[in-house]
Amino acid sequence: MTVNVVLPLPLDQVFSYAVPPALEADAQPGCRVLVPFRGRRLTGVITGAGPDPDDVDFRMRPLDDVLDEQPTCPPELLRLTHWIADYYVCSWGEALKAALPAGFTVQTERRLALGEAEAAAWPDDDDAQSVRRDLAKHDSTTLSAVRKRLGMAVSLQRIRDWADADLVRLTTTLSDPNVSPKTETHLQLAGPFQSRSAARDAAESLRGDKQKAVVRTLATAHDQQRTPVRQADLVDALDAPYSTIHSLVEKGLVERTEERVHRSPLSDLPPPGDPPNHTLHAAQQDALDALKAKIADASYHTFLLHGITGSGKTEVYIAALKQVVEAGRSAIILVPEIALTPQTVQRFRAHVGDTVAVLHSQMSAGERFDTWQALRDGRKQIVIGPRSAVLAPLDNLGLIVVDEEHEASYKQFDPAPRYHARDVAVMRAHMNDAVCVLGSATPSLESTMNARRGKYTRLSMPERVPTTDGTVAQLPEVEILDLTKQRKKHQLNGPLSDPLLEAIHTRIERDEQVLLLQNRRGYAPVIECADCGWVPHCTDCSVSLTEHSHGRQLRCHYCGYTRQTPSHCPSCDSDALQRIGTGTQRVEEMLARELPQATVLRMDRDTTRQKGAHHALLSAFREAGDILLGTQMIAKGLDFARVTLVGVVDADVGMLFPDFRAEERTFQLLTQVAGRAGRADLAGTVLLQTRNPDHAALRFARTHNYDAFAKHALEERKALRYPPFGNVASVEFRAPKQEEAEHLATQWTNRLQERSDRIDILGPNPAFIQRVQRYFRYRTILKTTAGPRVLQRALRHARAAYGSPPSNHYVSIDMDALDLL
DNA sequence: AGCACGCCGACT
DNA sequence: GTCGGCGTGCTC
Repeated sequence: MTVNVVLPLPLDQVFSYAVPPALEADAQPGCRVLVPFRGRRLTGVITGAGPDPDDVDFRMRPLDDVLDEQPTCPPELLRLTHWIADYYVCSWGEALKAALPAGFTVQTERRLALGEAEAAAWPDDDDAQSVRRDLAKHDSTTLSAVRKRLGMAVSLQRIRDWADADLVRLTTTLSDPNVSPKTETHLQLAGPFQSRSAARDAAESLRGDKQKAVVRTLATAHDQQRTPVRQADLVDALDAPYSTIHSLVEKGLVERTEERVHRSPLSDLPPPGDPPNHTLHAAQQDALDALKAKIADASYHTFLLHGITGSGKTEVYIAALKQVVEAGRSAIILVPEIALTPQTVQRFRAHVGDTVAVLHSQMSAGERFDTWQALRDGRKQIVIGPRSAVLAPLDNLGLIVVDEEHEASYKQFDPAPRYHARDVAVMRAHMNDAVCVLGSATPSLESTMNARRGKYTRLSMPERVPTTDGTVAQLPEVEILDLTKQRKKHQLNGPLSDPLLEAIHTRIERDEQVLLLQNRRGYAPVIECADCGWVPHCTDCSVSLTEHSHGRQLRCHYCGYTRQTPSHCPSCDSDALQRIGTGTQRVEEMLARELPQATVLRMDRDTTRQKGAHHALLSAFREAGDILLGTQMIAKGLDFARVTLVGVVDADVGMLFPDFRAEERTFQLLTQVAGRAGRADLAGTVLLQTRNPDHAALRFARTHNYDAFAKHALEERKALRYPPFGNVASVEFRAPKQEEAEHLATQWTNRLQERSDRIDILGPNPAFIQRVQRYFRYRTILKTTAGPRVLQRALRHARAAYGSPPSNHYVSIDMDALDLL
């Protein structure tokens, strides 16, 4: 018997191994196996039966071990990841790695320690001496750790020689997975002592007070809950030393058991309250009926739920979810990373209870491991999470919801697979005869087009949910403030014009709240010497530095490099360093100056870095804030009844980016942020400051007219044959030297040309930002109207024909790239 | 990816 | 001459 095995390598193939007879019963598809692979051992996953050893022209080796009794990876995930590998042009191993939680791999690890020989026996070159000193400091370390600490490439060959001479000890071990099931010790009275009288007698017979107390506590617990008690809790409560418990166990009075605990971020949350009982309005009910019909059929269908901001899309998801759960099927709810708050989770839990699990990157490895297993074993049937949750191991899938489907965060960048979770969701629903719901107030042009072509069914909710007095909340008025005119009228002394300041002031006086969007963090994006034009640049990236903390710190937004803001120009010694442009901090400063009585909360990546900070800021705003100022993270999903004014400090940020999606993104951002105003009884207003009042994104956002915007934007896309009227892929080349990067890009692109039938190949060109973290970047763009297959074929050919690039040189393929910069 | 094998410069 | 650097190519 032989099996095919997929390995966690960037290789387009599976490897075949012979199964020793003793392991044949265990070697099922989906099981992890330990296999020999070119001098090391790797963990792979069995994908199926392998070829007859007589039919192949290589020597098949036997696998070492089967690591699971039950298959770790459900067969469905094998199929799904295979599709991902195929579509996004990555290896199956890479796709599978994205689907399995960390900690499922065992790998060989070389450990180094000083050998028996004396220090004097070492060669006296610098490298050898550095290694000797390092090993003296770190007993038993790994080769890669040594290399990292010393910042040099000690060759394995040299190490082997030293090992032969007893200078070092070199051992090869299997590294444990860094995550494993967690257990807790529980205590209960041993069987004969469980009756009340036996327990009392036992307690009397003991001499130690602590021992008596332990027995009494366990007896009470047994009487009341019939459950064991956590040892840690007991020790804590009675302040008893472990030795007390130990001696009771020795005497046979108390039994210890190890209980598996399932780590979950939800265990910190209070139990969800009762579900709010809302009746759906007509459009919601219509949408729900359409979903329910397909859910009842158990057949594949994708819906595009186009509901304006505040139209109550979440209630529709929840009602559909309930039906799926009642039918005994499972579901995935995808939300953009930023929207995954405890409130979101609680809202779902209130309706469907403890069947909900959460899976996201901020969870500890242990929590992810346990949650993953709970889902795979069917102990939870619903998962809420960002992008990666689309790969959750759920069986019998009935529904996948992709909320805010237009969000760019659904596309993974690094590392491979560079998949789009929305598109994977549609494919996965298809594979499972499930229903997929894509929801948004501003659908991506791709989804709108798919709806027009009949691939998806569009459901529309064009009105907001009724307010408390039963009237329908209106979308806010949007007013455009032309900054070029404001300047002429001398109404502009900083980032906020007089009319905007005044509007903010009025709202605060009425005890209403204000949202201010400035989609740029820091103080000023650029500083420049007024006398000689000097601009500070990052040492490792080809970008100018952004000033954070006015007068103190300059920071690179690409690599994190920081330095002090100089007080004088280092080039001409002038002290006239001027700040160009505006970040959130600068707006904050102006608000403090102009409206000192207002409580301003700033929310951007800098103030939300810490775990929980996001939530804390929003609570503070809800309780006692006047103004919430922030980057795009304040534009989405927030629902504050008292927000009656939304101000956009600079609507032009990002609008003029040389990218074909810039206009769509700007429209979406403006429409979304506008949707935060006037969501309840109080009417809302939006003020947009701009220097380009005629820009299409603004014109259509002003009237909340998605359909008109889509019509306009689709015409442009069609003319240029951009998605959704064609497919694009981008290939990025990176190398430490400019010439190397250019050479790599040229050679690789040449291979691409060999299969360029019906493909426009643009480039290679230097990337928009030519250097990032010391690497030079080049880029080639592929464009076609002949479908994705054509691009994939060309890319796969080029990769195979070029082979693996030299070390330190990288090629990354991005199928359906969102931006082509 | 990561490791082996194989081909060229600087030291005995 | 050899040691050890690094550049191709293969891994069931």
